Amino acid sequence: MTERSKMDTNFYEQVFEVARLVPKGRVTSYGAIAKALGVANSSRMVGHAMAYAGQASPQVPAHRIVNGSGLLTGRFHFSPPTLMQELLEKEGITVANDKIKNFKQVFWDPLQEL
DNA sequence: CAGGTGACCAGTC
DNA sequence: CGACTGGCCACCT
Repeated sequence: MTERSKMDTNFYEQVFEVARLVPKGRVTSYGAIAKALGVANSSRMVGHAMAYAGQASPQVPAHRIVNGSGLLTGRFHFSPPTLMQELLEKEGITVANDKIKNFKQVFWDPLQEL
């Protein structure tokens, strides 16, 4: 036994954990998280994991996760789809045209912290 | 079991 | 800068 149950959701948990580590007023990208987990070439899996963030517990600040260009690609997965931008602006992040302003300034790299 | 899809990324034209 | 291609791998039908 032992190493039988140690995958699947575990990967998502890892993503959620990193996402929760993102400080307020900061954002990170899927690729950065993927790279931090050692799966830089599987950035898509991070995105899928974020889709599950809504059912995760504690809740994951998925609004702090954007694509590598600072674009709010996953805004339509929120309710309402404008919630993502609202939350970001509420944390002090400026968003314009579904894109984060000063992205490099608010960008938080997990590799830098971990 | 196979095919299509996708909250992505990087490279090329 | 916009559009297209290839790669990556889990989830859904």
